[in-house]
Amino acid sequence: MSLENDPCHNHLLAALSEEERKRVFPDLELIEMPLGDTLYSPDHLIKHVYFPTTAIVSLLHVMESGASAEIAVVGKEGIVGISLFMGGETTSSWAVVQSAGYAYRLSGQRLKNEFFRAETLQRLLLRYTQALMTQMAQTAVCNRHHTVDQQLCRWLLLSLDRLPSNELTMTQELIANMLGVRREGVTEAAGHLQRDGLIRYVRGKITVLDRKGLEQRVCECYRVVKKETDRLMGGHPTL
Amino acid sequence: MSLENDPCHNHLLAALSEEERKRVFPDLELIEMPLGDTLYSPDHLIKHVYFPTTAIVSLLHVMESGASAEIAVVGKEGIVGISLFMGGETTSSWAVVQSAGYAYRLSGQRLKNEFFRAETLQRLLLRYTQALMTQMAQTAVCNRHHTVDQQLCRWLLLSLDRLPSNELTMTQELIANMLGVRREGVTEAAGHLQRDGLIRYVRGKITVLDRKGLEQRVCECYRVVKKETDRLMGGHPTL
DNA sequence: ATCCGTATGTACGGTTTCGTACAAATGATG
DNA sequence: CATCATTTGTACGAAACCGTACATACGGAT
Repeated sequence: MSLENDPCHNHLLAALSEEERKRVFPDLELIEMPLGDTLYSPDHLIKHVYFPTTAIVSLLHVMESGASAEIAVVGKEGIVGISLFMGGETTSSWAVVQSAGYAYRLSGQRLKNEFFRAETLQRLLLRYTQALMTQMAQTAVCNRHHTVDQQLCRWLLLSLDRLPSNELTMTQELIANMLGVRREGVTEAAGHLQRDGLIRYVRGKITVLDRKGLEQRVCECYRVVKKETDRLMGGHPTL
Repeated sequence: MSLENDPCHNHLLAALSEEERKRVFPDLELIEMPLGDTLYSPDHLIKHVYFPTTAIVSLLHVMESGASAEIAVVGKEGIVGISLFMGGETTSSWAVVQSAGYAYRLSGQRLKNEFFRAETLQRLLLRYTQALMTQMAQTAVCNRHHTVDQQLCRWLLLSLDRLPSNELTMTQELIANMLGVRREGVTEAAGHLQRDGLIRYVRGKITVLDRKGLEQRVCECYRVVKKETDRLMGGHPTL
């Protein structure tokens, strides 16, 4: 995976025009992203944006009590650091590497220069931002109305869509932090999925055995986000 | 209120440059917005954007089951229909008038033309969009971690910030739809607030008696959104 | 092979919210 | 004033989730 790295493994970079690639690609830096790395945190000025290829990044909010909740997830279909071109420069959320891997990094200034040329990149980034908003909105709805079992299915599928294999390195404790529930709640939900043969997990490794089964059990939230993302991000399959 | 209407009652319109106003204001239409009016719904092409002055609009998601949840609220500080300039043209949410009033309407094409001139309006709209994302993210977190009591406080304050008076026309049933909880849950929570002298309500009219009291009881979510909105929308107080 | 830190499993009472049912109060209408 | 639809109040068991405590299981290190 790390052997054959190519900016085009990120779907946004892959969709740029020839001229934009000529301008942008030379300035991209390949960055290794270890699990748990913090790309940015509230009130910290963002200096770079990240285009993940194999890594997955969680955007999460942490409350005064220490409780947390994931509000969106970004993988090879997206970009981390949208507040740079949106104009805020910082956000009230954290960006944390949820699954180790690689990303291409670009300086914030370079990105802004490209963005305000108003060519393909701008159109892509704005549409991607709308897709991200759909994900956040659906997360809010899911938090309100669905069970931990359903949310775990959703979370697994969202991760799976951004990974090359059907195996993810993730403890139940970490999943609990993402979903904003107790670790025991995840143990129980995961137990149900394992009992029914949909997944298998051993000490921080989860293997998805029956993706179709997960899709049957997941709440509508997953489908809504996927459908809208596909629509917004155009003909090319985004995930 | 309807006697002295002026586009500048909307904060985004008020913040435009002199030249932009000259171009845009002649094309604004003052629109009366009755309670419950639907401005757009999923998969319906959006033809106009709305700049509320006295009206308040809820962005809400409705699930297959019919259950709903508000994901953000837009008043005189914002604009309804951002998917127009974001590029999606439609959204997966509804925009419903939560509090009757007025808004200025602009054709989608006119807005897009202005947006892509990349002047003040673009900067404003992008930053506003980021503020909206903060609101959505915080709604997700609040749905996960806070009680109905706290969420009702948040909702009341968000509404209050967008209204001219301390009285809102709203049944508990409708609030329940917004918060995505049972009507009885709102009855109970509102009962607590009334018992403690923070509000008074009679059949669809809620009067806020003690705003400070609400602010003391509300969860951090309200403050986070307000602070971030103020930061993003610049020196001028946005609410 | 044993030890030890980490990860997962299980259990129990408490709280919040849900679903449902029905009663009471309000305000508009005739 | 009487009627009626709407809004609000109350009650009760069920379900989901929480907080806590503790047991078990795995896997790397000595």
